[in-house]
Amino acid sequence: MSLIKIQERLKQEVRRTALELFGVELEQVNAETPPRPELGDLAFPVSFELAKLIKQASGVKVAPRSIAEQLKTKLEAAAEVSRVEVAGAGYLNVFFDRAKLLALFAAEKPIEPTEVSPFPDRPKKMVEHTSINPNKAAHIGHVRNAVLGDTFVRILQAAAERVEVQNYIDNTGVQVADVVVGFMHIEQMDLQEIKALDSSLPADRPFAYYCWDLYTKVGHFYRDGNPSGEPNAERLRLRTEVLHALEEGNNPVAALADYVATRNVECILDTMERLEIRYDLLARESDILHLHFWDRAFELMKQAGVIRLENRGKHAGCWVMPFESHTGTDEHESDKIIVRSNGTVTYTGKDIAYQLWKLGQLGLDFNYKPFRTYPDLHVAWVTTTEPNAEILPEVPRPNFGGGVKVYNVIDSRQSYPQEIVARGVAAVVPEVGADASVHLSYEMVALSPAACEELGIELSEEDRARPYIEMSGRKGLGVKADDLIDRLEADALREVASRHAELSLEEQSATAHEIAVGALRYFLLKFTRNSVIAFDFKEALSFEGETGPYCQYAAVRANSIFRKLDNDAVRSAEELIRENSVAADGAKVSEVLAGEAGTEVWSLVMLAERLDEVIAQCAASAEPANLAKYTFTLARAFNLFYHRHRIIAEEDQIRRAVLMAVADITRRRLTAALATLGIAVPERM
RNA sequence: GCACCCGUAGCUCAGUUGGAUAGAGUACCUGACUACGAAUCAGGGGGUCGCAUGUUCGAAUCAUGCCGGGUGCACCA
Repeated sequence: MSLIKIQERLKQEVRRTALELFGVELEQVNAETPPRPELGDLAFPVSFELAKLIKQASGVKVAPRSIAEQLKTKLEAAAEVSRVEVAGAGYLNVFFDRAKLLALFAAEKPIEPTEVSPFPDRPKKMVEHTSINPNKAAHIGHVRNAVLGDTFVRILQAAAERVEVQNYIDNTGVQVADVVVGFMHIEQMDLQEIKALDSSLPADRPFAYYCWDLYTKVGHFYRDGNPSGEPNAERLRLRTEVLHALEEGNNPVAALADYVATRNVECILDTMERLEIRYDLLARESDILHLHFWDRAFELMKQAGVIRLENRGKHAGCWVMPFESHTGTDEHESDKIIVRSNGTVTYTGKDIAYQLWKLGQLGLDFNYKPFRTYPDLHVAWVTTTEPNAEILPEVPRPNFGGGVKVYNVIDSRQSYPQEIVARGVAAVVPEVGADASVHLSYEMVALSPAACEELGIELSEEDRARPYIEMSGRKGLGVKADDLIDRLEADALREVASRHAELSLEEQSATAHEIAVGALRYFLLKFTRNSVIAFDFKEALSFEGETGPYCQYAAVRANSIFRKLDNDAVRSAEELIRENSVAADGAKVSEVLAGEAGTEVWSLVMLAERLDEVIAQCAASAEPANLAKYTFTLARAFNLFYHRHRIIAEEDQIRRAVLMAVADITRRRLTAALATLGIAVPERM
């Protein structure tokens, strides 16, 4: 029996009683945690609402307090409740039977996560994240996207949902084309030479780093070396030529681009693997193109009357999607162009086709082949045009696509095109609707002026006065993910080495890695999605205060208590708690948990047991920051508990057993919360 | 011009969807290690929740209007 179930039962009891005593049907009953633990374990502010509803129904004015008094006796009858108090203007404060619940919670063992499709019968939710243009290394802004997406996936899984993780690979777009222009026309390299260069690069300066620098050179190349100058039309035409070659496929330029894009994808996946971020499917834009997904979507949209061909005005010859809610002005049209007058499709059009496929509404499918096998044998697949590719490997292939709900992790600047995609899909298949497409939007990661200075970037007077400076892949302005992880690992290693000289370098490095991941993931998750992160090295590299390592440290401390206790002591303490909950002398446990000191201990149990509720809320609101904040609060509460109570040295057997049960419940919940954030608990730190 | 987001302690941010005395981290000051590991803990100062009006038992939270900042509104992706 979990806390969430007990709450649910009490809510039902309140509803039933309200109907029985006052003839009022409550739609939902809110339960909240009282501001201070002395006020109880659970509070219902329901009497205020009832007073209002009774007055509306019968015209009779009833004081909230008297309503609360009547509900009180009913709630007190519940087995888990020891007493109920009416407080303030009419709050119902519930106090649980602590000894009974402690035994209940202590007996709950964590569910082992299963690797293969944990919930095969559930409708599938799709999460697309990362989706970095495969023309350069990942920077910290890309990592925010990936960490948010990955953590949301973990939250859905923790909430017993079935999830498919996709990473969209835009291998035929402008950004890839630009790097191809760089290789062909600046470096004057052919495919063989690029391959030779690639294999000659050192591990700490991989191919994606080379492309990062080359990409910025291309920007200068287009403007003849003058960043503020006019673009050179002739050189821009090189980009257009490459783009056309990519769209057609089956030519040397496309082969070169495919190599460049694929190698960048590999580098990006290597980076993400460092942060425990993995994928089920890499969906490539070239395959959407060559398997004619768009042609089918175009037909569907025409049939549904979603788009129309303009024959006059400045959009003559274009297929557009009307957008009534936006009124047009001279500069800004109200209609969104889906097919250009030259017959090519815009990004939004392609995205609608892809979205329809994700929801199983396109009637076409990709072909697939394995791309990468992770150490745990999980396989990331990639789409392909080759029809027989999927029968080649012996690995059983999952069925991709066909989700009931699609979450797209994309930054907030794209909320307008995302809205169009959702509406387009809803117009083609009204029974699916716009609610099936969720734009999981988040604000960008920018650089603090101090961070720019540290990177050696010159700032204008104007920029220096701004709170933050936007990163730009085009200008090469940003913090590369691998560089930051390297620094975090180096810092952590120094600390670990000074604390645990007895460990081998291998063990020290492994621990430092887990700490680095904890620091970075927590740093990116502690901000809510719609808050801009002004990246600051000092903050990001900190291991103290509200950080991942702080949370990890609390769990490590908890584990170290149990490492020092022998198994028999643990087992007999568990026995003691269990027996006390049923035997008449359960009073002893209650005694330990009573009074001011007992309430302080008990409040930690209540906080730990709220994890399920927090996970459910995060899944519903798609806001991982809530879980991060909760995890920190739990770690902080445990550190306080740890400081105040000496468990091993405790001489009173009952008291010791209670403290052990509380510590055990907390460490299990804390470990589970951290795992859901993608943060491991090191052996020592 | 239109749409969306933001404004809370010196700084960086939370605030359980309208609930009880608005909270953390950081910075600053002071104290606690012969240790279940101090990457920790305790105490202190620090607030007109941008401004105004309204809605009601009750507003940082909802509505309207201002002020200030950001983003988007391409035959780019």
